[in-house]
Amino acid sequence: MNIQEVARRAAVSTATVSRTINGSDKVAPKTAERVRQAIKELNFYPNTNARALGSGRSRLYGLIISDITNPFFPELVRSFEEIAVEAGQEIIVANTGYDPKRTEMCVRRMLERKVDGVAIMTSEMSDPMAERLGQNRLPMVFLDTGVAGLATSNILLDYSRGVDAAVSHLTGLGHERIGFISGPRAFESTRMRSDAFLRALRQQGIAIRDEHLQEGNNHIDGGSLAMERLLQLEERPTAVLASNDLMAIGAVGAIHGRGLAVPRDFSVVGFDDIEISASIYPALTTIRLSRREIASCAFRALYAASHDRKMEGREYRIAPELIVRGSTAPPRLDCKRR
Amino acid sequence: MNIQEVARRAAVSTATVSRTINGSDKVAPKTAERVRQAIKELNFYPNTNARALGSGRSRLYGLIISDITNPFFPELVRSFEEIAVEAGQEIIVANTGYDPKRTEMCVRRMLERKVDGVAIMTSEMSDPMAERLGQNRLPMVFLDTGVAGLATSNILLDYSRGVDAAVSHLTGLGHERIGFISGPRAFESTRMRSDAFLRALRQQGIAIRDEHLQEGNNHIDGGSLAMERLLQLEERPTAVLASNDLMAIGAVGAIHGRGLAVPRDFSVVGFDDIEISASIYPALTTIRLSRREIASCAFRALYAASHDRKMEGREYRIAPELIVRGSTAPPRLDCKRR
DNA sequence: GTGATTCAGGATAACGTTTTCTTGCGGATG
DNA sequence: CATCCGCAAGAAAACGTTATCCTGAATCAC
Repeated sequence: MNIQEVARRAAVSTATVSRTINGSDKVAPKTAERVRQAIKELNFYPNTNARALGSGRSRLYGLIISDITNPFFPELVRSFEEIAVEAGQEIIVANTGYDPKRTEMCVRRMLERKVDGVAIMTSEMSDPMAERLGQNRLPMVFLDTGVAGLATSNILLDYSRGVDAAVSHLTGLGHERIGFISGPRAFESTRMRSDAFLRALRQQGIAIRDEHLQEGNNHIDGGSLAMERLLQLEERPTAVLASNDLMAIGAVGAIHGRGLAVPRDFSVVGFDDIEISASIYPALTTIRLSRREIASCAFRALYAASHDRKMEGREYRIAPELIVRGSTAPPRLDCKRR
Repeated sequence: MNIQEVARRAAVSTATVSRTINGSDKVAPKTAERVRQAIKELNFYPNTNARALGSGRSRLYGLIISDITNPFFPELVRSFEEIAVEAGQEIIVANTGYDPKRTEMCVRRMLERKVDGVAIMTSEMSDPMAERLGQNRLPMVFLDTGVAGLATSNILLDYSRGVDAAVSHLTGLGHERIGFISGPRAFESTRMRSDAFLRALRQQGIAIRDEHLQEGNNHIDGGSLAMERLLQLEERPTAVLASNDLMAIGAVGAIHGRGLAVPRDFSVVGFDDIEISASIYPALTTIRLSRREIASCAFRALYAASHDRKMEGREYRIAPELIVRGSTAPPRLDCKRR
């Protein structure tokens, strides 16, 4: 079943069938109708590979993430797919598994598939790799890394906005000792979030104590461990900001495991607003990083660049937003006094 | 950059280059080496679309799931991708969003992309749709639904095995009143899990009380609500089995919200063993449904069928396994007595 | 009425591979 | 020495579209 059979049945040339399928205005309404009829009768659907080969456009966007198992990503993937399908494109996602070697393979696969653009939502992309990509004049969009340039755009997360709001919220409640659980120091994203936190404290005139800064591993267990360390301190913080929700959940678990309660004894604030955060008990106060918004920016960037390849990329800025829920409250008085 | 340039540089024909790339044994070692050299020098990578068009094989498997946001799926997707990439294939995943109309579109997209096979891990697939797929002689594998046939296989989950183990575990601890939180009655998977539970109770000689069977929505909040209802009962169960982990987590939240504790006052058992279950507090005892195993079966089924299209599909059986963690313990004595 | 101008639609050459025939050629066989 | 065989490698025909030219008819201006 191919375009020729359709052409024969509709008594037109294959060119006309192709034009009809692609919605060209160079075909008379009644002819188009005849073609559509034939397509329906034969239950024809075009071969994407041939289309891509003929036109040079694959109608495919690549999405590179580190690990779909990280709860930050599923919503991003879903949003991106939804938007793409809406626009008649498809997506192909690849997990790098935080491994540069696999990242290289992912990129290669994208190139081989002749994607129309690729969204790189992970920081394992080394500069030489990014450059190699750039040489292919492939529309790209990075999250929080790289620089905009020819056909490559950039989504910047304004961490400070979110962290400032969170810290204000806590000081507003009366907290004066605020702890921070960071991700692994090696990660770029860790540095950005930590910096934003330190800046916020300084701005609010709160003293920074080194022992209140604990390193986690971006997972629940690391959050628990980091919280345990904070709990053993002589001068414990009364509130804790974790640099992602998973660690915040771990911190809550550690607190409860000690027979203490959130938010009675400690306030906890997360980061990301993964889906589960809204429904656990207590519901997590957190800094939302809208995955839908990220996906939308990424798509717009790729779409624009893939339709005009000599276009300069631009920068998109996304402001996180504080979502206040049940895990924050004023500190206990006896703590406050101490 | 195409195969011709490589051919010219290596002073061979395009056919030989193609053969070399595909590892044919019809090319002399030293010629192959020369070709590989040329490929490396030119930094050549083949065009997948042309390959697919020429050979009729896309090296692409489709994976249809309901919603990547459902924590059951990410691990399945990752495993499937890993296995596929290992074998030189790629995957393209589509979310149906539990919507039959979108499911139809997903199927169509798979057909257009000329996938070598499709794994349908969702139950929104209506029979006529499945039939339309079957007519294309496309290798398929279903999870828990449909029947094996020409080129279509089937993965069956042996719910009873897992549920029996869980119920035995609970009765072994001394529980005599066991509640059950099911998914929405409309779902096929709900029926299967519920039936397995009722069978297990009957087998263990435990009375079944209708009010101990509560319907949830497969999400955390539904689990909480269902648990609330169980807590208001005059004769509360002392243990609860939820038909997925999310609802079990919700149940734990509801129990804690009432000032009670798990497993001191209630034992809770989940189903699926999603990643988070191991690290929350208390860690969830649950019936593991290995996504890795499912992915592996699905891949094997597709791989076999796509390499020999006139092969009859087979049935794969997967036995869930009880993972005992911290959310189960003997019932409180005062409860037991009552 | 003549030439210019649209415009629908046909012919056909790409697109970059794979694959099926062929074709030499060197060596084994009788 | 003639013949056959095996085997590496080349020529060229698919594969199913899209896109670039063309063509011929109809419309229009003058």
